[in-house]
Amino acid sequence: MSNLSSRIEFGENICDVIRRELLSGKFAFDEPIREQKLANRFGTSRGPVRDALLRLTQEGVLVYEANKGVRVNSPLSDEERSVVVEMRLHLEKFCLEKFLTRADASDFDQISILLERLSSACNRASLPEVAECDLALHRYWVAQASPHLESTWLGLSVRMIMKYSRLTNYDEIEREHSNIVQAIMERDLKKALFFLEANVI
Amino acid sequence: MSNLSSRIEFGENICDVIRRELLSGKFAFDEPIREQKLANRFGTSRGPVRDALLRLTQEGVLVYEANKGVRVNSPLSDEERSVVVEMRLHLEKFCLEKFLTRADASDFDQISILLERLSSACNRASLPEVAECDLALHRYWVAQASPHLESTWLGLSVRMIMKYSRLTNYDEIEREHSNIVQAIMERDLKKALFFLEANVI
DNA sequence: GCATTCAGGATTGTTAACAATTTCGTTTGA
DNA sequence: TCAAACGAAATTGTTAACAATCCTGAATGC
Repeated sequence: MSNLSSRIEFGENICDVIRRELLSGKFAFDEPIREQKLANRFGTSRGPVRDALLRLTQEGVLVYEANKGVRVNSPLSDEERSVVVEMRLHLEKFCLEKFLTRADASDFDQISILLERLSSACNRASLPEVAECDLALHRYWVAQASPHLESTWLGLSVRMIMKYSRLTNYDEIEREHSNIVQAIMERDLKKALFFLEANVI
Repeated sequence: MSNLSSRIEFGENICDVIRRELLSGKFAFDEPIREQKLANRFGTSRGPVRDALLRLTQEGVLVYEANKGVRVNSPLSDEERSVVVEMRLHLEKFCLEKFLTRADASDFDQISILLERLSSACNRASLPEVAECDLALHRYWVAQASPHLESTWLGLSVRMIMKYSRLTNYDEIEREHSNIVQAIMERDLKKALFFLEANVI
């Protein structure tokens, strides 16, 4: 129970890089995103870039308009965001419960590594890295528990973070995740769900 | 408040055709899907077909493996499906409420047309058409209430239907949707949500 | 007989060129 | 002065060719 595909899938690495930059607020809302520019930057042709942009469009980060390309999507309304938060929580609680019953030693190792990476990013106070490590940690138990629902979860989470990133108090983020991971290690479901609920807001 | 983009977006029409066939069970689980074959069929090159396949991969209908292309995804487990159902319900109830307060006469016209189309498909007892019209009707109020969340909703709904389509008792389907639409026309939120909940299972 | 190796054909991945469309500044006309 | 028409530049959409990878089945060695 442990695989982290490092393969390139339909331009996924390009996709991850762009997503990270979007989450860290590198592009303004409504700012158009040019295929050729990105292709030059990544040293590829426009094909793989288009794949990545299409992925992000499906995730809801970008929005597409025929013959005009993609631009950064407008943020969710408060109402929409709260719906998304509840959906994500429902899904992630299911995954966390499943994960807790199945996780083995190597999973604990992986989680420890991911938590360590998050702490490190918090210490460096680097917003884009914190956002990425935060997602990567949660993503681990989701992917392990239900690969089927991983992309659904990712879409919800990314859209959630985009609205307004609560990612400013780095100490708090570090503590929250430390609590979740500790509860997982103790296989204490109730505690884990409690801390998860406190974190996913 | 009424727009139905008929534009081709990243090969969306190809995408819709393939999705319909997948939902109607034309392809077996795990069956590989060949780009060139589809390109020949649609009279295009492989580019637009790849776009469509990537979309469906993001939706969760297809699953992708590097250098091997896509194949029909395996069905959700019962547990996963019930999580998806609850997420979809949560989202769609939010949209239905919003739609009910904002819908105008032209929206009612559109809904009537879509309901009529569904009834017609039920009478012809054509499974692929029933599935498509069913989705199209629900999709209308979701898209009107929250364009942001339309693709999220679509992914959940498609994945839900794939598991096992309850779409066998055509009379019941027709009645259920007639009830929902009637409640909408009367702007009776409680009744509309009640019938929706009975339908989305 | 059985596993291994090695073509070749089939399929996906990438690229560059071309077609279609949009964008934007300039000209034109009233 | 302003708005419409025009055209060049920029951008997206599509295509066919090529590269890289995977699959299949026959040949090979044990």
